[in-house]
Amino acid sequence: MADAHYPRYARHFTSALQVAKLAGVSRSAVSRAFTEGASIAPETRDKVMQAAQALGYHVNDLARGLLARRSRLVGIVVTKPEEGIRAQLLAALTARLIRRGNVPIVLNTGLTVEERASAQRILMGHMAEAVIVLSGSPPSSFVEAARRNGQPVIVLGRSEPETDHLMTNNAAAGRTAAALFHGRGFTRLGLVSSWAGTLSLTEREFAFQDEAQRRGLAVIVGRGEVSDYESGVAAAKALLDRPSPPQAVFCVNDLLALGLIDYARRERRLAVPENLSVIGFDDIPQASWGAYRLTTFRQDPVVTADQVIRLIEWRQAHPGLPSATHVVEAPMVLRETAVPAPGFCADEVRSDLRVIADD
Amino acid sequence: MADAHYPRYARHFTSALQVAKLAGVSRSAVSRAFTEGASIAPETRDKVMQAAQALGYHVNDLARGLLARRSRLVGIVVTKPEEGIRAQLLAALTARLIRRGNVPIVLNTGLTVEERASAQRILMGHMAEAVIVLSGSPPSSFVEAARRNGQPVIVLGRSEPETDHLMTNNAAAGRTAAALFHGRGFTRLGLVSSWAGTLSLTEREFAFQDEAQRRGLAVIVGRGEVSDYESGVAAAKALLDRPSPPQAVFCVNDLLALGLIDYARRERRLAVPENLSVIGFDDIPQASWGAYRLTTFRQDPVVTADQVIRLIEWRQAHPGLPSATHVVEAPMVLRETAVPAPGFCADEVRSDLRVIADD
DNA sequence: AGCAGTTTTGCACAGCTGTGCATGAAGATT
DNA sequence: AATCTTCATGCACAGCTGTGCAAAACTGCT
Repeated sequence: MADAHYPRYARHFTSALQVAKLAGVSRSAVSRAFTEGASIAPETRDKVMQAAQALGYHVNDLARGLLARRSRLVGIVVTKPEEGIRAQLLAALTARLIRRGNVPIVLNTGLTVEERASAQRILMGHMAEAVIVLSGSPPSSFVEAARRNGQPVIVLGRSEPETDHLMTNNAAAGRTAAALFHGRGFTRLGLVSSWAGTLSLTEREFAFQDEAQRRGLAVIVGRGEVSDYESGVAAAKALLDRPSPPQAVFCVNDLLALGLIDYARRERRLAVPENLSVIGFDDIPQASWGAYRLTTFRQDPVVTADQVIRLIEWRQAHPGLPSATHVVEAPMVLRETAVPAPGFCADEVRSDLRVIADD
Repeated sequence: MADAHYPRYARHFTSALQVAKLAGVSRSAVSRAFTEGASIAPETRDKVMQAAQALGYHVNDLARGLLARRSRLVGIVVTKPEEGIRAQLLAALTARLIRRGNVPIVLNTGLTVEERASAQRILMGHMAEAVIVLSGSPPSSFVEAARRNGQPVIVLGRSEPETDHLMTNNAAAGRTAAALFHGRGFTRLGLVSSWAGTLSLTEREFAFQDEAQRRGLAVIVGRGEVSDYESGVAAAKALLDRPSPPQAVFCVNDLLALGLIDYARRERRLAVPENLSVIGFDDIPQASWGAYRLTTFRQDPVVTADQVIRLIEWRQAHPGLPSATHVVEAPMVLRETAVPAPGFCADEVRSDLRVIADD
């Protein structure tokens, strides 16, 4: 060997057979040495462990999973995982899955059918034990195939047929926002949403509009292309550059709200909340930053992740039952961009809505 | 371990044998039907595909990988993946890996030795083809074991012995920041960093201090516990609540800078940049938001991800070569929180530093 | 029909592990 | 000392795939 100075990268993973040969035992003994509670003499186990240590051996979980029919892999399908609440959700889910002994596969795909289909093939091919869809809709062929192979499919914030869902109580939030504005005496309300009509966003939008109408309030709608910060800026432009702009705006998520606030302050010289009240949704970290102090509704990523795990376990235990929907409450977080009038009581909207005073 | 409580599969994945039986062919024919360019009659392939469709069959990539000794899995070890530039990096890496035909495993671990060791076991056990360490240091045992098994280990922003690194040109950025402040005539500079002395942060810190000293400028240092927004607020408190606060502050990353700005504006009623100039590092999305318009140094996640892939491919092709380091430039992004004096020329600091005028 | 050449197919093995079963050895009991 | 227990060990099989090799089937031609 000429390359004595720098250790070479090996070409193959070391297998149990090599360990067995070095330790002078059978391959079964190696397997048993690495199996909790297997019948093996302590000194044999020591010999095996020593040989394994010397060769850098690790049990091949792929082969183990192949045998046990438990790959321990869990797929997470997500688009733009760096953005807004999805970053929080992804972090919470991966942390939770690892603690549970699972191995999270993150499939960062676009929204096209081809990319979705490709994600499907990967998850099927790797025998993923469950699939969590954070954004976008899984193709129906995917759902069908997953069901046939016993893979639970958990969809967040959507309502696909034949899958288990996790939804947030969007309607309660939308109604509470409208009620808060009404209690303040605002008559010209604004609503910022996106053209991409995700169910979650639509629910918030619809509930807000409905409650406003019920209370006899006008609502002006501004839409961004998607639901990120730049869309918030664009929607703000459409909303605030008109003759009689709204006094208070509900944005269907925080990123839109932050874009709106920045446009209002920077381009329109509007003070928030003195000249414009704003409410968002999600409670992403930036919402609590000093520049914003945004009143919003908290979607707790840890709670959501826990619920997802519960849904997966429930589905694995009961493969035959019809699809279920869990609903997570989103309590209001009161900060400075919108403060209720003294007499405001959230109970008039929905009794179980908690209100959190931040800080 | 906790394996005992883990629910088992309710159903079996359909295997090639079942498809073969239904199609009335041998199992090999099924395998060939799914292998590009294999010798099989078109009508046989059709029969197989039809049966596969009917049963919802997908090739088991675990078994395939076991045979080919190529799992296609790539591990990404990261702490707090939802925060700052890491969210961007993670998104870029997963997208890039998937496009390349790899399957990214995201190991969201804490920084304790046990969690790191657990991540190591998972990646070893799943025969990951490469390991990308985004944050924290891999235990040396991990690096050694990975090499022995032929897994390239790519570390970002650290310098671990015997591993391949990807570094940003931190020194150039630190020096440019000091030069920009000097050109403005500031004499009392500030530096915000964290107690956790990551190499990247330390390099920026050291270069800034060094260049400031070379130019005869005083530097006051404020530190947060870690390097997030709250730490920026805490460091700002320590820095600005003193008798003669600094006129211009370089923060070793954007989150710290944004925390500092919000504290300065909100608690100290300081205008930025009129009363306080600020420069950050990373160019996270929030840095360009209207509330901040932060001057910073761009760490392009896509470029970084591409370089990581190149390093992996290079290492796989040349297992014997000594460890390598790639350096990515971080061009300055000029926004409003710090603008250079008219005569300022970045070339005096480092010739290849590009300056980007944002918007 | 008979033969050569080509294509297709099935067998068997490799890749790596966990585990039931039978065997052998060691220890315990009478 | 002989028998019974207990325990550790190795064999062989299962789990699912890709592929070399030889046999079979098919095509074309005389």
